[in-house]
Amino acid sequence: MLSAQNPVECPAGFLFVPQSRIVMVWEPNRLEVDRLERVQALEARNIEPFPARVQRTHTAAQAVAAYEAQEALGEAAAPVEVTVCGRIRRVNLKGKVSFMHIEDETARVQLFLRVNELGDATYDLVKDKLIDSDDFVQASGTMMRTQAGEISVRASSLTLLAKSLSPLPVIKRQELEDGSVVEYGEFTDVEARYRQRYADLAVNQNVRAVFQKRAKVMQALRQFFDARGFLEVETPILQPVYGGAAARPFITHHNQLDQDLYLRISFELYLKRLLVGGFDAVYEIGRDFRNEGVSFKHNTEFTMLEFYKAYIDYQDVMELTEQFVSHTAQQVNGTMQTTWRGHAIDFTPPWKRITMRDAIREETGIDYMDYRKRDALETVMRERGITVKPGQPWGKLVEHLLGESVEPKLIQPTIIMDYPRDISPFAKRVAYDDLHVERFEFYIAGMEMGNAFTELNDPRDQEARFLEMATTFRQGDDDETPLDEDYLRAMRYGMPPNGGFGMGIDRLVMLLTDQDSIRDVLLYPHLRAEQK
RNA sequence: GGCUCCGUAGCUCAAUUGGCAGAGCAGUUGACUCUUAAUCAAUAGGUUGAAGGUUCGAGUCCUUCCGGAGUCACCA
Repeated sequence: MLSAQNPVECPAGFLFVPQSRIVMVWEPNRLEVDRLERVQALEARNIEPFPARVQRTHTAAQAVAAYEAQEALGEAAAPVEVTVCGRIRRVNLKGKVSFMHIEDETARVQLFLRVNELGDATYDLVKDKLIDSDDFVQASGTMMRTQAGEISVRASSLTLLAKSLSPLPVIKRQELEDGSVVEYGEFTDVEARYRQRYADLAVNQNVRAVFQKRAKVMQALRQFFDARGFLEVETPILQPVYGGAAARPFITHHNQLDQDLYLRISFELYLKRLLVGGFDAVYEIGRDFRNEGVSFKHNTEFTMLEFYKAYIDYQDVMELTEQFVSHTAQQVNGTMQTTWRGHAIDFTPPWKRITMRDAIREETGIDYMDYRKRDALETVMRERGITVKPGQPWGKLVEHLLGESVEPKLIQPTIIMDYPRDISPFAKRVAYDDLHVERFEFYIAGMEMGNAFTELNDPRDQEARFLEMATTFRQGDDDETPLDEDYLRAMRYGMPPNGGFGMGIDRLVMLLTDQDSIRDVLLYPHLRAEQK
């Protein structure tokens, strides 16, 4: 409610409150004007359009199930009395008898409205459309089947619960004999759907299903890690020093403390400090923020899963990864197979494992170990027609080579292991040379899904890596990794050997729900400000 | 950020070579006591994303801006 002083009503329907940020710009269209007039008509009949109290006894699904149970018992069973609530999704006025479909989260159920049973006063509300499509209502009555066979509530009372002032897009549904549903009318404009997700959800059942499935993914993940003794923790989103990934951060400011802070780009360094503190296994599911471009697989903020476990290495993490991903698929979809963008994908372990060197060699014929200086590698890459940004370190070139030539072909789950050291400041060196570390990433459907290491726990080497990063990347580079003095202090107390892992959950949800874009698995994807 | 495409009624879409902005659904009025994409009759609805320009005439051509999508760059 507006409480500011001296609001000004402008001619076009604008409301502007001087010295404030309150500007209401709603200009009702003619459909909305109709509904506003009906609110007044309701109030003229002393009917509250937004009452506070509700008496629901059954969800729509429970009401239908109760009637089916009654039918199964035969004639002897007592009639089923219900009070159901929901949004009106279809109205069919037929003179002195009418039908409505109301919908709650569980189901749709039909209301059978007859003037004899409802009474003139209530029936007139329906007939005059004072109770109309998109409104929330409560109906009480006995469950029945119509002559056409549809289970319905024979309403003896009907109460408005909340008036809808703006009509939703109309989508008509036809249930075919085989049980499938055909929809007529659409709400498909992607910008409108993202900006007004509430309307999208209200009319597009399949969109609701995506987010119900997303919640199941979260449940399955927590179930998996909880059952294996991992402690779920929460670490700071606002951080004085960011780190743990190669990404550009958002910067914000604490006024009272006069302190610049970064929104986290990963949880890594805070989680590993907890292993120093004595927790053997921790995980966190939360939001990361990266100040970078967006695409079908990148959103400005996204949901990350990271876990760290003491006394295991990256080989063990590979196994855990195969297990929790396949477990999640099984829990959510009841199968380890899925289809994404027409690709049949099978999460069943074990997955293909191959070193980065072998993967690149198999695909391109290039053995990058023949080119251990960055200039030499850059030259051979350019000869193959791969565009290379100048000034990249050797490891970046290797990674780029993988991304260009191998990554798009990794449709089935594949683990690529042993990454270049100079782009992996938190992973332990391999035993066999000084150019690689015990790190793997796994790929599905041509997308990078997750990243894991045998975590570096030698504070002397960690310090050297921070310094290496500082010389490899110029300050201000996107990949700059700031030295975290407190993290080194923690590590000096002693950190158990451990394996760690991180992945963007949104991409897994994309795969499991067959959605083409990350925006379709985020309720509120990041968009530019809407301008008026 | 570069390039390409898109923006028309509440929703989904038309509009010939630059020549009167249209349809379905929704809406409004009326009829109908078992409908279900209900049906029947009548009817209303537009600053074509915004601002400029070319032209006798612009939804259509040009410029700039806003927003979205795709793609590249960047990036997990």
